[in-house]
Amino acid sequence: MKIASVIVDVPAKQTDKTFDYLIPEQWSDIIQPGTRVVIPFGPRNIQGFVTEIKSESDFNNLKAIIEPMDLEPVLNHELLNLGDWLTEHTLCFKISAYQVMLPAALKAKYEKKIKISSGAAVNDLAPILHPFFQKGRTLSWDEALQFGIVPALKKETENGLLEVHYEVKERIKKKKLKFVRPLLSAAELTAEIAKMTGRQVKQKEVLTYFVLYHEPVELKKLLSDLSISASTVKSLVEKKILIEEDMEVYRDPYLNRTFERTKPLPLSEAQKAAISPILHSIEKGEHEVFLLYGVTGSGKTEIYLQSIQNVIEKGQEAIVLVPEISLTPQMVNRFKGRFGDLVAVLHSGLSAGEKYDEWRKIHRGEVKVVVGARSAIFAPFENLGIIIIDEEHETSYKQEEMPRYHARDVAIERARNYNCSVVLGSATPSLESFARAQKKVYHLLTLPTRMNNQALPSVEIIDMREELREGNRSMFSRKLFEKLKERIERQEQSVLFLNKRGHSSFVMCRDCGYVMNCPNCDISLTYHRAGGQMKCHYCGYESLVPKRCPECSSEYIRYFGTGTQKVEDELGKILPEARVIRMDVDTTGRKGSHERLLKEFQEGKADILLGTQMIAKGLDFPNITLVGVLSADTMLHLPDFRSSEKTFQLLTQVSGRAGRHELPGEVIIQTYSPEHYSVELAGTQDYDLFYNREMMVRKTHRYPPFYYLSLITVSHEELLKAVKETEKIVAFIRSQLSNETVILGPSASPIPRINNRYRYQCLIKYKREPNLIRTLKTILDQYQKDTKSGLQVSIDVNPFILM
DNA sequence: AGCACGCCGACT
DNA sequence: GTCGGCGTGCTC
Repeated sequence: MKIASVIVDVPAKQTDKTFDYLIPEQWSDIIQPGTRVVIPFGPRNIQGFVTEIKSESDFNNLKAIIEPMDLEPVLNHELLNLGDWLTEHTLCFKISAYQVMLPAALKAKYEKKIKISSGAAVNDLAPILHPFFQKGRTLSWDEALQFGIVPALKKETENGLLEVHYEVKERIKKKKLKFVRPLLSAAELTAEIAKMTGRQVKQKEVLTYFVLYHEPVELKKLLSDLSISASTVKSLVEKKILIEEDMEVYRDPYLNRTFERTKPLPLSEAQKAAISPILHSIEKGEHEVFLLYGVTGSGKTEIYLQSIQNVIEKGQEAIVLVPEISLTPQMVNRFKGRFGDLVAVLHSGLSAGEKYDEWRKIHRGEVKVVVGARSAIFAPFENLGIIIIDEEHETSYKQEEMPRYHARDVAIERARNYNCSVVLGSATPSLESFARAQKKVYHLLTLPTRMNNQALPSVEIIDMREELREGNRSMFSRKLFEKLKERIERQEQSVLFLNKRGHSSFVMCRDCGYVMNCPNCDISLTYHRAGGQMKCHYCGYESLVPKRCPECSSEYIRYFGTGTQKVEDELGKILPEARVIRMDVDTTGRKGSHERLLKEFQEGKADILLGTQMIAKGLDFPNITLVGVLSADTMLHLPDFRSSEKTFQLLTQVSGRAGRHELPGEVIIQTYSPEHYSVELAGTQDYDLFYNREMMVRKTHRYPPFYYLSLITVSHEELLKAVKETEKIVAFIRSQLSNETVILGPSASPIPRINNRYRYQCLIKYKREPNLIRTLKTILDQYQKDTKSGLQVSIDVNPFILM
């Protein structure tokens, strides 16, 4: 009998290896590497992934696989190997690596149930258990706990009257619809019609229908189209003329939408020059990484589309990654418009079932292109021809939970496996990518000008300290106010952008400035409008907003939204005639409201669009001629070495929203630190200069791209333990790594306490450290093995945020 | 992660 | 003497 190596669904150090199982003869054709299986593991049944089929095992008494969960493997050979790569590079468990590659719907659900043994009767049981097992009922373990009857159950289990069953269930069912199709040929149907009596009018009608359309039809549709009842169909089914069948259908989120088909647009000279090396590498089937550096509005998307066109014509597939927030209908339209049904879309707005169905389209090879957010990088294609990452610099490509992967790294790894190219596109490339392009590791392609040579908007930086000195205490500079007024008179549109740290709101006392903090974590609570509650994002603590400030008893305690509410109020005072649409977490909470608000703005139902980060992306409306950034520097002073880079990218991004069409655009940036180079250079839209300046800073402070980083976070309930243990780790790492490597710590984490656990960290900066992964693994092994110390150690290789 | 096995304190 | 606390170690 064949043997399968299985990775079991238990994310723990001790089980992070394969377990061997016998493959029952009846499943031997189906069970292959990549198939999910149900296996007995200890006393229970759980899910596992087959990684290998072999004929021998080092173990003697192998158990057998209970059953496969798939008819086709869900992971192909390449993805199984990619799992190994992920495990190695992010130091995660194998099972976590496989799970992250699949839609959540494929994660198993476990149920523990108590059933009466065959041959035993309800009356044999202890009397208190009688009500729970009447009429063959089963009892779930949760219910057993609730009713406090576990000891009684245990006793009867030992007596052999009850049995414990461990069930592994699918999370989502495939959606099925009833279809009807003819069993006979058209000619035979005609003969049947002739045989029928005059009374069988409806049946004749149905058969006539099938003579004309000899195809399966959804039962519901047939009934309503011919306005007949189910009994008519039923009698034809009984006569074996028709047959009813269940057919799998997809939950298609874009089902009732039509996409205007587009044709490839003629390319500008610059675009031609940029696309030609990409097409060349597609043709040759070479692995290369391109950095497509093109200012906003320079036509990057058309380059993506035409590259993909070539890939499809070659019979290959394409993955396009887009940041979640810019995965707007506008973006989807462009791809669906060009490639129609060959496109699958994966983003967080879809339900688990919809995501699963989109995934299945890819898995079955029914689509050739997937457009999606970060996790779409794992799309189960078998013949990838290109991977495109738009807005390559976006931080959302880094996953902040285990496995902490960066989609860019995964993309390059997958592309290497398929010998295909990666295109990284950005108007403000990450320093890492641009540095690699400079070093010729990546192939740099530039689109220096906007389409049709549209001028970049003129940007003016306003020093808000100056405004204050001259007596203007409002949040609008006089200049911005003037310009806004002007736009309203000219019936043009403006976008106001509030650059707030974080996307959330907090609760603050307006008298003493006291901010409501989580009692368990050193972080402010987030205000949720629903129920007027404050919640902690890290530990889940909840409480109502107090009526009075706990510090000074003032009643002026109120929530500070993203600040947009306040801006809207003030706008109402100074420009009462302006129609404003506000977009923030509060107004876009519900599904689809994001889209709706943008549509209203596009239709000219408002003069001003006011919002946070989320409006910085993808907005491309012809009538926007003014962009105002209310506070450019709120992000600048965060304790993060990337804060300058982020500020520059964001300001440049927002500025690009203005004047993308015929009307020229203007940008006003208000700031308290106009002399800071990231603000100043965003003003002149000078990426190259910014790059040089920032590279010098990174070099002196030994940050990426000059050094790689790894971050170890240690947490414990006692502050002292956390510090001490971090100290130990620091010492150990020092002893293992080279002298050129910088090891910082122990230092308190930027969030020093989460869920009553103190957090200390150690930051490693290194250039070349072949021993690093091994050293980090040793540390993890140590702490994952012993769970009693109460210490938790987590490691982020190449962290994005140092938290 | 679960779960069983096992070795010590407070109860019928 | 037994029930049950959770410490320890295993799951092919």
